[in-house]
Amino acid sequence: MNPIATSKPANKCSTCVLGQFCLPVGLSVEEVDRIDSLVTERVRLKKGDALYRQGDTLSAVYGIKFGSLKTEYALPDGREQITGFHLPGEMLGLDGIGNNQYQSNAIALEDSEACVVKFNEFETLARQIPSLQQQFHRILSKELTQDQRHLLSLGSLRAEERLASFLLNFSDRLAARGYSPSEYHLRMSREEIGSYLGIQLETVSRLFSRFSESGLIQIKQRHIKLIDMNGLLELTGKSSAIHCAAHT
Amino acid sequence: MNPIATSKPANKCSTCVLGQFCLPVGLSVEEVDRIDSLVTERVRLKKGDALYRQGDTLSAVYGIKFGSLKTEYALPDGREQITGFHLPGEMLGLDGIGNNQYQSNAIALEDSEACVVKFNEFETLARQIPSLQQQFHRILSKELTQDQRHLLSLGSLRAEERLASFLLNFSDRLAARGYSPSEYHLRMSREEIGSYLGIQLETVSRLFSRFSESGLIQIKQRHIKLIDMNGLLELTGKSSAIHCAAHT
DNA sequence: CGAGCGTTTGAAATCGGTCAACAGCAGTGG
DNA sequence: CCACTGCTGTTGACCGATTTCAAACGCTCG
Repeated sequence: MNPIATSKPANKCSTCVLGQFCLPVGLSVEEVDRIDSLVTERVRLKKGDALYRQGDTLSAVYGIKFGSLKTEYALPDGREQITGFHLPGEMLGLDGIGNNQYQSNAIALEDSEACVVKFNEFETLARQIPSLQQQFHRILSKELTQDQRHLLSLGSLRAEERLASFLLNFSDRLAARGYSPSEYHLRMSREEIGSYLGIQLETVSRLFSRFSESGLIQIKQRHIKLIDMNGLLELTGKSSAIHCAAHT
Repeated sequence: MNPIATSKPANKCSTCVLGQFCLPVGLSVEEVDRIDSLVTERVRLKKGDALYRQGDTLSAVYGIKFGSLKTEYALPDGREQITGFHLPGEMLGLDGIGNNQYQSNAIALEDSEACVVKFNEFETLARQIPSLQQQFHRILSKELTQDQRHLLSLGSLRAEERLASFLLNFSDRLAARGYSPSEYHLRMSREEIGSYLGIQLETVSRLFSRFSESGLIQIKQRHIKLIDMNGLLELTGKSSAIHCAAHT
C-alpha cells in the first residue's frame, strides 16, 4: 500500500495543538503563518504503510499529525532493529538529511497522518527565522539524546530493566500529550517491542506476565495499566536519582 | 585535571586538513574566513581530561583537531554506557543543544585538541551561509545514522559480530583520514570497548584471542592488524550486501 | 466457524556473564 | 638495575539470564 497524499488548506500549524512539540515552538503568529505556507501537504497512512523507505531520496521531513509509527533499520541478511516508536508532534526522516537518502523505514503502526515539510524550502525559511532554526537544532539534538538513552538501555540494562524503562518512557510521552500516563494501548506487537529492546518476543511476554504477577502492571492484550510506577522506576536504575532527590 | 584553553591565531580552519570532515565542507574561501574568525579558541586536553561533562551548560560545540575522545552516558546507579569513540574532524557536544546542557561526558583517550565553536555565534553565521547551515544539518543527521547503526549492533548482533563491525568501522574511519585501514592503535581499554559494544571486557579479550587464532587479526596489546577483512565482514551480517554487489 | 496470526508458557540449550587466578607491562623508588 | 606495586589484559571454570525450540491457547476477521 502506498501513502495517499492529501492537500487540505484547513489543518494548519497555526491551529495545531501539537505545535508545542513540533517546529512552531516559540514562533510569533506571523512566523507560524510562514510555516503554514510551507507545510501545505499531508500524507495519510493506513496501518502498515511506509511513510518512507531505506534508500528513498529525501525531499521532505515529516511531522506526525496523529497516529504512531515505527522506524526500523535493516541488515542485508534480513535481521532488523526497530530504532524508535514515534508519537504525534515528533519529526521523522531526519536521518535522511546526511546523504539525501532515508536510512530507515518508517512504518505506520495504525492509521496515521504526517505533515510534509519540503526540506529545501524549510532550510531557507530556517535561515530567515532564528527561532525556527534553533527549534530545529533542538529537535535534532534531542533525537540524539533519545538514541543515547536507547543505547544505554541496550548496552547496560537487563531485559526486565529495559522493559520497565520502555513502559515508563511511553508513559511520559503520552502524558506530555495529554493522555493518561498510567493506562494506554500498545500499538506494537510483542515482537516489535522485543526488537526495539534487543530481546526476544518470548522474553517480552514472560516479563509482562512477571510484572503482572508482581502487581506492577495489569495487561490484557495490548492494553496496559501501570499500577506501581515507582516499582517500575526502581527496576530501571534511575531509582537512586529519585532517592537522592527525595533526600535533598 | 581541567582543560587548558589556548588561543593560537595560527591553526585556522582555512588551512586545516580536517576541513573535509568538519564544518567547512563546500564553503568558498571567503566563507571559510568567516568561520576562522568564529573559531578562534582551542582546547588542549591531556589523556583523561573532560572536554565537557553531563549537566554542564552548553556554550559551544567542538570539532576535534587531533587526538581521540570517548563520550559516555551515565546512570545514577553508577553504570555507564560509552556511546561513541570520536576521531579528528568529528563534532562533539551536539547532544547538549536540545536543552542547553551536555547530556554526556566527553573524555580524552589521549592528548587531544578541540576547536571551540561558540554556538550562538555559529547559529548566526549558519543563517548567513546556506552551505554552512546545510553541512551542519548533514553532520547532525549522520550522527543520528551512526547511533542507529550502533543500536542495530547492540540490539541484533551477537558479541563476535559486534566486535567485528567495530573493528571494521574503525578501519573505515581511519582510512578516510589517511591512516592505514588494516593496522592501527586502539586508544581505549578492553573495558571501554566492552562498554561500547554492550559486552563484558572478558568477552572482548576472549574474542580478540579467538579472532587471532582464526587468522582474522593479529593483536598485541592495543596494536591491531586486520589480516582478513573479508572474514571479519562476513561476521557482521553485511556480507550478503557485498556478495550481492559482487554479482551485479 | 475455521484459518491464521499473535501470544503465552514450558523445557532444554547456550551465549555471555561472573568470579577468580594469574600474567605482562609500566612506572616508582630504593 | 632490580624489586615492588598497580593496572590492564588473559584465561579457566562455573553459573545464569535469555534464547531457542515446541506446543497450546485465544483473538480477530473473513
